[in-house]
Amino acid sequence: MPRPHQPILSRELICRTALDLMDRTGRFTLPELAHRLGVSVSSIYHHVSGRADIVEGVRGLVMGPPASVADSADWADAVVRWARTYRGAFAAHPAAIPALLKQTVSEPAILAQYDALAEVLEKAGFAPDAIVVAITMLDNLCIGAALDLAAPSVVWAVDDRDSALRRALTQAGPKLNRQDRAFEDQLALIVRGLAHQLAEDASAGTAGAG
Amino acid sequence: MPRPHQPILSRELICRTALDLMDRTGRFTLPELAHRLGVSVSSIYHHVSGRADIVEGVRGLVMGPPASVADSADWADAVVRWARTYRGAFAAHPAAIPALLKQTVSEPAILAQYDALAEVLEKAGFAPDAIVVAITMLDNLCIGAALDLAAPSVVWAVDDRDSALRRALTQAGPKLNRQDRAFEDQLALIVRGLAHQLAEDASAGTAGAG
DNA sequence: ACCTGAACACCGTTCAAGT
DNA sequence: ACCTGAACACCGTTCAAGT
Repeated sequence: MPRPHQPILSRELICRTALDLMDRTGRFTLPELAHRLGVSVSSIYHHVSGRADIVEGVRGLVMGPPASVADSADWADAVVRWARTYRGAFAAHPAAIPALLKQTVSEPAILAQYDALAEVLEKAGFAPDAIVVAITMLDNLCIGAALDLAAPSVVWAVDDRDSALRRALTQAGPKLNRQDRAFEDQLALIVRGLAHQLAEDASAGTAGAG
Repeated sequence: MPRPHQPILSRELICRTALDLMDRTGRFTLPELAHRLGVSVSSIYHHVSGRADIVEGVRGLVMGPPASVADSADWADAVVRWARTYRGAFAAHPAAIPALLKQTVSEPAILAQYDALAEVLEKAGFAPDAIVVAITMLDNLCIGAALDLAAPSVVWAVDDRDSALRRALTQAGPKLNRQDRAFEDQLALIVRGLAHQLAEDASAGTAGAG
């Protein structure tokens, strides 16, 4: 049995393996992780402060490099790109979503993404209230859509009883991608609503100032 | 030590106590639950098939009596009431949300609520595709908003670094209820979008038929 | 029928011991 | 510095035993 002078483990390797495990099996435990790494469970604790720390590392891998939202042509484009990137990151690893959602974010890179979006909206002329509400809406949208990808509501599992929902499902176009369409439609509605509000605020601001 | 001939436990009592435990402490384990009921852990298994079954019972308590959506004046009213009821049920027990979300729904009463909504939309003249997408959007909205209530994104915890997000938060009106506003605004956008689509489908249908 | 204690197979974390 | 085995305090579930 070789005793390497080079360390076998690293935070990077541990988190990558954990993500891989979740992608394959939908879950991960430290014993499984250790087994997969060919190492004892306690070894892991030399590179990582515990399970929560691994999940945080996985979040960094999943959310990946920040969306470059600042260089968008206009704010609407930035909003759409931000939301698609956010949801797309989750969509690539649906099995990891539950673990990520039940734990508080501490990744600075991700907070920075929210900041970048806020900055775009600020520059576009949105009022502070509108910015806060808009980002909440977009956040909710992406998380709701991500959860739908992770574990679609049973409602969508067609069963045998007759019902309006079943009728709608069976009669829906065969090419309807329910999850993508709901996400894109809702995103479009939000953008339209924001544009409307911006125009309204601008005219109200002009009226108040003039 | 009295040995009652009347059973001490019941599924009802177990689930109620579990919900109460979650409301107070944010979690529940079988040992805690047994302790709170003044009973041994194994006793619980005489009334309930396991932990998942308890969570399902809690879901029934949280979602409570179905929203009477069928007797609404119009479809828009029904949609708004459905969504508010759904989110309101979660909002009353935010600590229970994580447990409910990570487990598949098997409560027939809740599936019936989705059905009722589908029926309202069907009668209003929405196409099957539109119904499926609309219910997905509303489901995502309520779950996203519920998660926001359960564990607001850290983004909203104002920290000390300067950022556009922090500026928006500190400059936002003091009476802004971020979570309620985002939910209501988004709901209004969805209803408006649906109304728009209904009008569009109707005119297209007329044109095609005539 | 209902409650119990003991046992089982897990889990995350710690820590003294090895090299 | 890094890896290990053993121990700890938990968890959900089962089951033979009591009344």
